[in-house]
Amino acid sequence: MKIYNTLTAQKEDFKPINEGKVGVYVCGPTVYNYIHIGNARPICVFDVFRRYLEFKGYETKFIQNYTDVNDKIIKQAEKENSTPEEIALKYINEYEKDAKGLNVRPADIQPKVSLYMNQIIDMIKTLVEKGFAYEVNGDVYYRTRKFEGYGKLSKQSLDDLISGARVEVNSIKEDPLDFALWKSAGADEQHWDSPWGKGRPGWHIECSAMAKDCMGDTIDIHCGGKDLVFPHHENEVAQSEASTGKTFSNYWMHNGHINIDNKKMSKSAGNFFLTRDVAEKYGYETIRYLMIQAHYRMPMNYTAELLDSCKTSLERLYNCRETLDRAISAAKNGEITDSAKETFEKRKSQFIDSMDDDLNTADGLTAVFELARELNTMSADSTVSKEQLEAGAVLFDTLTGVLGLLYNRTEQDEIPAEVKELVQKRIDARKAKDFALADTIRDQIAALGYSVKETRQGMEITKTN
RNA sequence: GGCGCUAUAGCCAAGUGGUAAGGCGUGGGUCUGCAACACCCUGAUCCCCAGUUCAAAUCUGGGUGGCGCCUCCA
Repeated sequence: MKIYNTLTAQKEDFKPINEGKVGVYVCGPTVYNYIHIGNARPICVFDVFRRYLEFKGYETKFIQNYTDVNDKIIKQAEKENSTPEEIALKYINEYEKDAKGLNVRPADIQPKVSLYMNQIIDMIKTLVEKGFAYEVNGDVYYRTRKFEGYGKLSKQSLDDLISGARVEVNSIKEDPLDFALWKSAGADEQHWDSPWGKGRPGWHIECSAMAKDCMGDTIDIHCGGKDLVFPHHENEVAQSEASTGKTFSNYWMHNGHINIDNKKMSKSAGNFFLTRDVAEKYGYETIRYLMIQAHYRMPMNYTAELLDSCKTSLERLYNCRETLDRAISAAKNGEITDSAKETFEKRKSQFIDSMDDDLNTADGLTAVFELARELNTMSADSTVSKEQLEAGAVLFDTLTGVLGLLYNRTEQDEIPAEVKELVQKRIDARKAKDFALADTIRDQIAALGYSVKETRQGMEITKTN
């Protein structure tokens, strides 16, 4: 599999540290608010990545942290008249609801900054001892000039960074580019004890400390949004590599942004849509589909029209799968034709080729849609055997499963008895050619939140969102 | 100013030098009591200009437009 590595700025063959195993660290949310759909992108995309790695036979270890100690959380606590701890808990909880709605599997380990203070402090101590950090008035700063590779991830030299930097006000730092590892805090604020007095960890050290604790000195792949490349990930590299003397992460994957009116969506800019609000209108799965229909590194402009088309596309896949189920129950036993075997094999390898190419989900979907068309044709052909349809269904489920789609199929036993009765009445009415009554019943069913379609194999009932 | 990304049909979006996948939408048809689903047909001189090549959406150079990072941010 090829992965575009931000560090080398090219696609590279992926080689894990340990044969057959992959460790991935994804920067998780700072929990001070509900997530917006820009936040949802990496969550969905890297979940697909995880599923695909497992499909390829890798044993995966996924780490996604919660940043539950942060100035924004403290601010939000004031706003909600609460405590930072309660705010963090609340939004972790809300995050998990959204993630579940998006069919994102929880990471294997979800470390919280608040529980990693010892490791954070230890790493800062190491950096101070090695001369990569210094203390000033209870703050500790990282000495960027001391770390030779500084800028290697974001491809910027220190001097370039300085020329673009904003003017520093009352700097107590040795260099404008030095960044905080520890910041002193008053006794009345949220704080932890440290060798440098009461305070809180800086913005970047937490990920270095948690990644090391969960994964060891070197991790296979580190993921996150493009905007984290600088300074967050650059600083993580500096901290981790200076303290351990080893490569921090072999591969770096960064997803592109979601724009509104071609401008980056962000909480601070205020031009964002909350995931749950979009989900209420289009369904969570449509959001997941949205993330998959483009390559993860490309920027994406969010529009209502786009969401509409995603929802319709997704329905096409659902229709295919449901038609297939009915065809299977109506089909006779028999052989799988050679041409069908070939078709399935072709679509499978087409899918794999796409996904192997830096997780090209947009191209991977092509294989799924072409398979869908072929399966639709098979479903409509009464000479096609049950075995063949079942083989097609297995493949279809495998591919859509890797993408994490079609997780909301209507189970027949979920359908209320009331609806089932109405459906039977409609069937009777149609038999009696009482179409006016049949249509009335269809409206009644719709009012209950279900839709019925006549098909070759019988009546199909689905839940409307 | 520095670093980087990007430009493909009405919209979304792949594309590894050999004359443009897929989805949505549009229009037409088949099926159907109607509708829906499905199936078939329907659409692109690939931002511009040069160059390399037998051959360029794809490589090179130069433009133009859009975006991001350089400050917390997925």
